[in-house]
Amino acid sequence: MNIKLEKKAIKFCEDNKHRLSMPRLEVLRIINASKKPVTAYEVLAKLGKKISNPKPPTVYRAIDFWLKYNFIHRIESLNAYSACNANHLHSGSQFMICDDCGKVIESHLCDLPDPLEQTTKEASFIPRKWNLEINGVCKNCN
Amino acid sequence: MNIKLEKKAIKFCEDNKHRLSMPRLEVLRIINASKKPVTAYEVLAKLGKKISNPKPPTVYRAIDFWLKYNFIHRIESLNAYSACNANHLHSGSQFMICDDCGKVIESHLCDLPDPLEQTTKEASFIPRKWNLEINGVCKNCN
DNA sequence: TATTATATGTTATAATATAACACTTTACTA
DNA sequence: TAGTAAAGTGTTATATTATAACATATAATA
Repeated sequence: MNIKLEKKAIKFCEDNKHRLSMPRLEVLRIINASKKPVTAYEVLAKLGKKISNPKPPTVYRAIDFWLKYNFIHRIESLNAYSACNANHLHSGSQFMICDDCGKVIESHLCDLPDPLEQTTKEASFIPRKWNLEINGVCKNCN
Repeated sequence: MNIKLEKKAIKFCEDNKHRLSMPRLEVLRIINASKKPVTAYEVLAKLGKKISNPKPPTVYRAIDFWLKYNFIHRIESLNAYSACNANHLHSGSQFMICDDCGKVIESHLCDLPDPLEQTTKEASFIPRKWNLEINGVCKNCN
């Protein structure tokens, strides 16, 4: 899935002088390779096949790194992570989560839709980022 | 905060033949009394002042009960719970979370805003419920 | 090459949540 | 109204998710 993400990551690290260490690279690969969001401990288990006896902090550090730079997203309601397939940075995410098969489809709006924007304005609230998780049933499952 | 919620809860339990037990009542009171979302273990600590030596399952059961019937909501990104101040049942929630002071403002749309509705249609995804969490800075903090 | 910043390895533990089973209370019914 | 089923609680133990703290390693740069 999305082989380009790794190239993008390599370039990103070079350009920004971040180190593309083994844990970082392998964690990104694992998340990117999964069709469904994966939990940190699932990543840990898979990482164990690539590097020797990794510990939770190793995984969480790599996850935090990729989260920070928007290469992956966290699905809050699942405590799980999935690769971002957008080509642009976005401060908001939306996920459609199938309650049947567990598949998660990401879509991206660049801005908060108007009725929501409106709500924040009424409350004088300044949005920085947002996350929308929609549960339901996907195409294949209904 | 919102003293009516307890009355509503009493009526709801009577009408639907659910038992309004001590743990349930006190847990709802604790969450309802808090200005900010509270974690399960914060509820547990407070519950300890009302009933003798409660354990996590006691709290989680009560929380699950009120969640199920929409008396409270879970703020996913905080692992915390807050009372619902809507007068109607709603399948979608929105929260504005102040990163400065931690305050959470709930608003409610009854329907998914159009651009989002559109997205689900394109994916042939049937939404059942949704949760939007917006991080930013509130009125008092900016 | 010495220094600094960035990142990792490792141990331990914190924070969040649930499984399992015995017991109690309430509601229903025969 | 006793018997039974359903709903709910008490308790112990443990699973799952996440981070603190500190020593060590690596890379960049002065």
